[in-house]
Amino acid sequence: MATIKDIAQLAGVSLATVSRVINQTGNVSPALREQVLAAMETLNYQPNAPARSLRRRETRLIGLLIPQLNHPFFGTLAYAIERFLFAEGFRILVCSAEEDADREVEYTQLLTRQRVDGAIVAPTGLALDWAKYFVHANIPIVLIDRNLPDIAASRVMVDNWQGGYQGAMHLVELGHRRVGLISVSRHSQAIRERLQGAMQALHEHNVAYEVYEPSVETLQQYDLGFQAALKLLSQQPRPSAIFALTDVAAIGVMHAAVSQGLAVPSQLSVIGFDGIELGAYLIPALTTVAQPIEQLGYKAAEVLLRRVGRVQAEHEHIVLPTQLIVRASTSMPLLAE
Amino acid sequence: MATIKDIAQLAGVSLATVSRVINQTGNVSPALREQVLAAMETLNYQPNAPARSLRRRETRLIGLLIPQLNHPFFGTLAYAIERFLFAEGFRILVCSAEEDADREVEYTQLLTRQRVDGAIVAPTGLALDWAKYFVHANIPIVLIDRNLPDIAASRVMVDNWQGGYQGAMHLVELGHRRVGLISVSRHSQAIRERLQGAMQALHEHNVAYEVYEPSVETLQQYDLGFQAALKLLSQQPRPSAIFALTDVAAIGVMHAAVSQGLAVPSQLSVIGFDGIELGAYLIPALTTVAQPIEQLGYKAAEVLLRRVGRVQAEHEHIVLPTQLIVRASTSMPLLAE
DNA sequence: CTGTTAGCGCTTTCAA
DNA sequence: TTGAAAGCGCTAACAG
Repeated sequence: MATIKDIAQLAGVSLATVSRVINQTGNVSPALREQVLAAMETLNYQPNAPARSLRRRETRLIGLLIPQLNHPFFGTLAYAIERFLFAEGFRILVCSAEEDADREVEYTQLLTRQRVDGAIVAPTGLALDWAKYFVHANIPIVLIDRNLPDIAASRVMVDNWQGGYQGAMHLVELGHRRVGLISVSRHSQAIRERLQGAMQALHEHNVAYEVYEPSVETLQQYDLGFQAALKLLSQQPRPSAIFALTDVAAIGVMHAAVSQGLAVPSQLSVIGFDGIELGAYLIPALTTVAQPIEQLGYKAAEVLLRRVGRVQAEHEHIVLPTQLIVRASTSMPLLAE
Repeated sequence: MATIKDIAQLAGVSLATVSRVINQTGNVSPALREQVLAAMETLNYQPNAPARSLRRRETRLIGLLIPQLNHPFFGTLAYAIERFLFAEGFRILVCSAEEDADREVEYTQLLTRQRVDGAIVAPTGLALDWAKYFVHANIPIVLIDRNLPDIAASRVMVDNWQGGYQGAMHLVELGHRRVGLISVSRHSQAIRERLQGAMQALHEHNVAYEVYEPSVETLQQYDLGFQAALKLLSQQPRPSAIFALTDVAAIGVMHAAVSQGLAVPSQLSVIGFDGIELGAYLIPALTTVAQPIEQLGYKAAEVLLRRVGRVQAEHEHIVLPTQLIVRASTSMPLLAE
């Protein structure tokens, strides 16, 4: 591939001049500029990014560390972040850590070696080993969807407690008196807050509830929702509504209901959390407490860029509201007690 | 951040020696090796990837150019590719070109500037402008899910014609005599082949069919499926089954059926194509012609790596079979004609 | 306005 | 087995 040197030779100018026209820095006479541009054209020149990064001490690369690219929530998030950053001239390096602490560390090292200008991270929340690498490399990070108080970083998240409260209140207002709650993780701070909010709402209105919590952590939220629902529905009397703390788990619940011959929503109301696109596609469409996923992504990217290159900007802590989206999977309970 | 020079100083050796222990190349006496390792430890050393790339003329970065990260098919594909390449010591740079030819070109330039060692590309199929950048930069590419005969590259794809045939045969065997076919693109080679295969099967068995093709290209396959189904269902006599050439479009069809008061599958059978995870989550679960998405990803990554670094290896052309997955959305037609 | 030059951090001959 | 030194492609002083 052609280098700046080839261009200089062909255009009959110095390296510096070529560099100036490429970067539009300094003044170059129109005549020389034209020559250089022409040379670049004929040689099909593309600047060498690694060389530039080495010299400028910036890569215009941003790391994105998430559990899985595959997941509807994180996929949408990644897409939003990528679009925003691309427009700003940054590229993203995607890392799916699969909630595995070892992979998190490996990926973090990778990103620091790559000298990314910043990183957006949605970590497991368990081990915090990875964080020190970023700190040591002085790479700014923003945490998304996770609140880890021990880490000095900007944060962008949703008001999970409020969302939990909101979702539960929807069921209360519909008249449900017996509700099942499905947590998907004991470790996730976000999930715990949702659960707290939901329990608070139910408690305030004297609604009976049962909580299902997984004994081991898993990425298989669908299966988890399915199993949890089976368990909750075997109780006597059985709940007339189930609030699953992620949409994917809620979908598992709906299938469990079908497998038990229960119609949704007439015999069992189901509500989820996240607002993934897929929820709207279900039949019946899923009622959910929606996170503004794209906005989370944009905000995170925006907040991060504000810190990139700055010596020591303030950490920002942004909390976005959730929104209750009532669709077809919830209704009044069949029988009033 | 610490550099190799700092390590050398602290360990009291030369730069070359440090480099040798980092890369495990050449022989270093155990004593010195220990000193170096210790120095690296205390300084928290992480090699500078851009510098290394500059020198070695390889980046261990692979570009992935897809329509959208968000889409269930491409998200799963990207995830599979990322996992495979990570294990092989490569990182991926994700680019969602949104089926926009200009963005494809922009992203391609970006990837060549980044000096990626290779790229996996699922292009729109319309404009081929982007390809020349890779060619000129001598960057090996593998085309996934698209067969562009004009481009010299390896290819990994599914037998789309066969898949179309297979899906249509399923409907034929169930006894349907009047079928709607929904294409989602006039330009995509893959979609056209599916359509041909399906038409062939129906033709061979004297089944009447009507084809819906979009007048303009769109990414909104759900909406497209919905509208197309409305159109097809307004015919007299109406089809007893609809074969949508992507799963997302098929989901739109199911919703259209519901909106018309038609039960799936008793009054309308619906079959899709792709085998996205979400199809299994629907109620009723979607019958589909599944692509082995993860395998496509692994194969593509594998084929690409086989070409990375090689001067002029053969282009490979891999075709994987589709698999009919019969679920709940198809059944025999209600009334025999 | 233009050119010369010194590195950025690393790998890799080539000598010792 | 070890070290000195050149150079990957580019940018940014510094001179002129």
